[in-house]
Amino acid sequence: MLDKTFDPKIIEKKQADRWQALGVGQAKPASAAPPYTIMMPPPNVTGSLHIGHALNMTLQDVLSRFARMQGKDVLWQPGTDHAGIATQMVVERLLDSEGTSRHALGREKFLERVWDWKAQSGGRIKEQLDRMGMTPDWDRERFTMDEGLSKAVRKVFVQLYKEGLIYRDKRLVNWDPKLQTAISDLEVIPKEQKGHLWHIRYTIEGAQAETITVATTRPETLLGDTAVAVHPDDERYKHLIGLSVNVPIVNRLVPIIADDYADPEKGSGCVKITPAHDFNDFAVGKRHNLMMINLFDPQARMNENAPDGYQGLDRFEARKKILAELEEMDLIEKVEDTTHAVPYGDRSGVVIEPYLTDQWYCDAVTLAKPALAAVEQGRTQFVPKNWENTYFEWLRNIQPWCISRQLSWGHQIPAWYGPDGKVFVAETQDEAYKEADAFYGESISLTRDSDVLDTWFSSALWPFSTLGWPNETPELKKYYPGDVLVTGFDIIFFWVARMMMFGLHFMKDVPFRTVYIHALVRDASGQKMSKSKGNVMDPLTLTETYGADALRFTLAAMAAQGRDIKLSEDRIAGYRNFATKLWNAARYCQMNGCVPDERFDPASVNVTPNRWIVNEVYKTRADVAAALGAFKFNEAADALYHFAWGTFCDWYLEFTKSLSGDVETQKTTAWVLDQILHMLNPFMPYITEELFAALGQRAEGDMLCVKPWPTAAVQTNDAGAEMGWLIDLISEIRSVRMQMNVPAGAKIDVLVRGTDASTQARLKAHEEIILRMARLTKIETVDTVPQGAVQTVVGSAHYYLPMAGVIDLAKEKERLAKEVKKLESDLEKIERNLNNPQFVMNAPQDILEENKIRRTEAQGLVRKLGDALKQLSV
RNA sequence: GGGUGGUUAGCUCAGCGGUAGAGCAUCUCGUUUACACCGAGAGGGUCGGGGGUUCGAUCCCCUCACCACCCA
Repeated sequence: MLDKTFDPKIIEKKQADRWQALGVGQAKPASAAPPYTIMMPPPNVTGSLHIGHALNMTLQDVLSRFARMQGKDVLWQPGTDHAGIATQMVVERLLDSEGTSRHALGREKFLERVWDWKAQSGGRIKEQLDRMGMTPDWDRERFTMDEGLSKAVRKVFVQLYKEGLIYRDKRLVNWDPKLQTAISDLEVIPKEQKGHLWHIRYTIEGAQAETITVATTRPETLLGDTAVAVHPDDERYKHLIGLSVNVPIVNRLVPIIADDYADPEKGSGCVKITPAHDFNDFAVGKRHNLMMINLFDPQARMNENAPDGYQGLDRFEARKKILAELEEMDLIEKVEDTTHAVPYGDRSGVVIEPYLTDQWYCDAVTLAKPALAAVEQGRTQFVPKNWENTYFEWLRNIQPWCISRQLSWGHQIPAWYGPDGKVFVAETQDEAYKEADAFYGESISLTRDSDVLDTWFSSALWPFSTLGWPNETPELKKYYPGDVLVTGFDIIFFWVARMMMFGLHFMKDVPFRTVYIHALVRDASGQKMSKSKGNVMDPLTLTETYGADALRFTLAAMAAQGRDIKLSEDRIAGYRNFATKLWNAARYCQMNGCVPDERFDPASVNVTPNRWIVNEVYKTRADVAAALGAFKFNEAADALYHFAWGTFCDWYLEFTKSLSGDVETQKTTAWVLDQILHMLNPFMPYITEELFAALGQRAEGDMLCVKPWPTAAVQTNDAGAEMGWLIDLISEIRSVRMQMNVPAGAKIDVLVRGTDASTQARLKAHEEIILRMARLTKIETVDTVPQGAVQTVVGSAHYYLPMAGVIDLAKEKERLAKEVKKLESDLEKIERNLNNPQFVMNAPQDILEENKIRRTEAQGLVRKLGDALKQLSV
């Protein structure tokens, strides 16, 4: 017998162990079942999962479990990502607390420490996912720095290099002076902040007393100016083009050039050009062949290119000093307050510098073309579709992708340099040496590039590297391309687009057919969750408090397409209650001998409530399957919630309480509950598995998670109208009783008048149910309108509730008047339509019919209730 | 500056051409033998403003306002 109270903690561990033992998550490459592949977005090894992961994983697990029940061979591929910068930072912080550092340890020792740390941390993620009932194929868990995946990375790098799609170049990069590495422009967070716009006078060479004024927010870069630009059509400055100005402090003569980049509307219309320290200026510099003067060292301190007195100064110190000096020279015309976007490093939090360095680049422009075409042609589809625009927008404006990072942790770039700087790119050191030997004609020593690759480079290979590529494995053959990728919109650029590029290039096919983009989870007030704000919700704590099923169901129910999720604990509590309700319903079924029977045929039932509930099951099943097929998790969850609670518990179980010994009803009840458990299993795996086990005689290994999704042919029967009428009648009597303040405990009589044969039959058939559920002593047919009774109308019949002389006339009149008023207003609208020739001509037939029926019904009701009202007034 | 999404009951959100919905919260009643993490009932909305298309608009189009996010 089931426990009286439902405690998630007790069942979760037990069921998780059973799944584990059964190997429910295991893919079966050798099976004939059609594949269903989901590539799990690998969480960073850096740590614990947040609620966003819980959402992401829940949706994947729902899809996986659903697909399994549908007989698919599911591969849900798990793993973790080495997360270059993030992980390195975590370990460096650890070293710092030990009083040592990455540099002190040296690369080798440092990497050992990172691996140690990874060993501890990686396991935590699996543990957390297990707790939440996730069933990926753990036997196939991969890590982006695995042997196999690393081999794939090297192969990709070498091949792209040979194809000319990877190359070395000197360009401006986003440089993080704290971490001392290049970072992606996607890792740069522009922050609006207050600053100043300094207007600085430069004197024009050879034109005595004439000056030109430039405006800048970064005066310290003035030391690296190599031109001043004006707009070619700007009449104010046309005559100065070709002249030179003197850059103060460094006293360098630089040309005044004409370039569209100068905006006549902005500032003075003249702009100083510092090609080595600004992305726009860099482009101008390229166009005009300007000198590029790099002023900073890797820590953003002034280097040897700055004048004496500046060298070694931090960039912000340098700014102060320059301003002071300009002030002294009286070259500052004015200072304006301004708000401008300052780039910050996502990880380090310091101001990022555009910095001129040698880096490795990937020709994303070329690789983007097939990736664009694939989505344009619908070979991969985004759900919801509008995210395709985001994808297109980025790929159409894509820049060369800087793939090298000056870090220790990551895939070291497979490039070796000869003494003369000649580069040899090869998958192994041996091959590099072989090439070098051939090139130099003698044996020389090579130095390996110390940089590592951008983390996303290896993530981009995830859909095929995890399947064994470059080896031609059975897995690769069966599971590529994947069916669906489930992820957040925030990594469409970082990850989705790059998987598309590499998948198409190396596998000649898209990595997945569908990309389902889910919402971001925010806190109850709509704030993005972050550790610094202290508003994070820990999925494990929530699981602990409400149970994994409740958390999962909440996330699924709130995963409506195209909107963020504002998660509040009330909502989770509500679905915890749902789990409890299900538990209690199951307990009730168990107490009443409702045992599932394999041979039970739902089409064979005769009792009307049974015929009705069978129909409702079919409807719900179709709704749930359709919703899941369209990734409408919230609709699926909603349909289940309402069926289980609203239809099954609130009505069916109540209808059938008087049939507790009836075999057909017992079997039907058991069957319906069993169906609910099946359909709910992908969402609430624990409780459904537990109840499934408790409710029937189960053989070893006979578990719900491997049962087929119910597919019995959909039949329809006519029980719906009759049961609908019954529900209306009971609801109506209950409502009138309540409004008339009839004590809930009191049983009363109901008189009925104006019934036709079919209503008489129904009343007779369901008499027991009506008496019990509406709390009546009897239903008696009468021919005349009784005195002192409250009346209501259901269908064509009048029902009277005698109030034993204590009827509150005023209250009853008020109630009836209100109802009549509402009906009249409805009727008015309906008649307005039906009297409109345009409506009759244009409206579809079914709408027209529906309106006619509604008119007849409303008219009847108005008349009947109006009569009742008149009687009361007599 | 460009783009995307949003504005529906007190709160959180579904719905999206043809009678405005849910959960939570509120109020009333309840010792009906599964369940108070419950049951029954009730109140609560000119669907952001203004135009337009249509027989009919919360839904489609235009416009404005505000909010959020993305990209410059």
